[in-house]
Amino acid sequence: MGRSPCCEKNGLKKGPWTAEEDQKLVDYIQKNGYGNWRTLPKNAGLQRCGKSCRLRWTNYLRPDIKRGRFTFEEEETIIQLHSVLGNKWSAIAARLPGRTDNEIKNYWNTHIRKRLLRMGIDPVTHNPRLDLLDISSILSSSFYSPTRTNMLGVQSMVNPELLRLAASLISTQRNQNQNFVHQNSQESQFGIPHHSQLQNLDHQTPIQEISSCAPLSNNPSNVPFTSESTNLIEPNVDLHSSFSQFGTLNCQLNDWQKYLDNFIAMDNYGYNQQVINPQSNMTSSNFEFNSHLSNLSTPSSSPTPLNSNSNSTNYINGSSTEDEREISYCSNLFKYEYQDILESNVFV
DNA sequence: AACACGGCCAACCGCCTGAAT
DNA sequence: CATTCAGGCGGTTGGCCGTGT
Repeated sequence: MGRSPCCEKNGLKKGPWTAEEDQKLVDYIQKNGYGNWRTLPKNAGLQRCGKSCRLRWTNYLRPDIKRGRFTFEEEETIIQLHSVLGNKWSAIAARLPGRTDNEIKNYWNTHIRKRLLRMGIDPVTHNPRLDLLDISSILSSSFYSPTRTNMLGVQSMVNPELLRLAASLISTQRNQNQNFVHQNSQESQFGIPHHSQLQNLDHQTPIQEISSCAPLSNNPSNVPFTSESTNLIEPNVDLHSSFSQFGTLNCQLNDWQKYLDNFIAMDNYGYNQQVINPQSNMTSSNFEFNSHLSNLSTPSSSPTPLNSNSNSTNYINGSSTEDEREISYCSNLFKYEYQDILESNVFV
């Protein structure tokens, strides 16, 4: 015989909780704690099942729950963790004090997911969306490895023979670098090498190792990492006239960023997306992206730009408005690509 | 003012796992 | 060892509310 049932399914109240019920639950837990959810409703005088009480307490009544809007830092943390953990909402919530898994899940589905989609990022893979990339960039990109990408989408567009060839190239490239990667990879708390470890790689990476990646990742084989590539997580991005019709996004590319194949630039609405190959758009260590909003039909539901008449320079660091956040995510694409590359053990 | 529509989010549903019996 | 269920989890739903027409 197993346990006896926790409660009768019939005759128990469902639906929204009343203030009176909340008070009963809070009073009881404050006096007796919340050890046994099975017997709690009866002891507390509630016509609810234990499961309903537990959810009400953990998602709403718990005193340590943080209320109000998610901060920019929390949002960034959620995106970072989701890129590693996926829809493990409880695991994500465990790293965000005061936030519940339910709250994070709701926030992801109603805010972050939509924002990433508008920015051209697949919210599942955290890679640039395939439907926004031309096929040559897909095949040349170092982080579109067949083991971690949904190849169904690719297969629908590509000659299978070409696909096999690309997969073979990537596989060969991975094998060539496998030993070196194992020697150098230390994992962060998220299972991803921390950016600080790249500083070590800067000094340890022989030029020959980098040049061996050249056919796959289009790296300039004669340019090694240098000790200057320490500022890699926060690329130096100035956004000039970001809210005018013709915005210019200037990115100062650090040495390590030159090795990336593609960079998706977008306007502050997230609607004007353009894949850029830094190699072909760079002059010296800069490249410039001109966003011509007037050429696009902006959806009627697009948000009204803040400071629409401003011609001043807007800095992304510490920004707090919705529009500025999207620009910040744009710059963080560098970071995501960097992580993907290290995860797939292709590029070092 | 009335209605339609969509976004948000609290709560529920159904499944899984591990523990109790 | 088999059965049963509590607790936990992710997915989904439905009602409320704000906004647009």
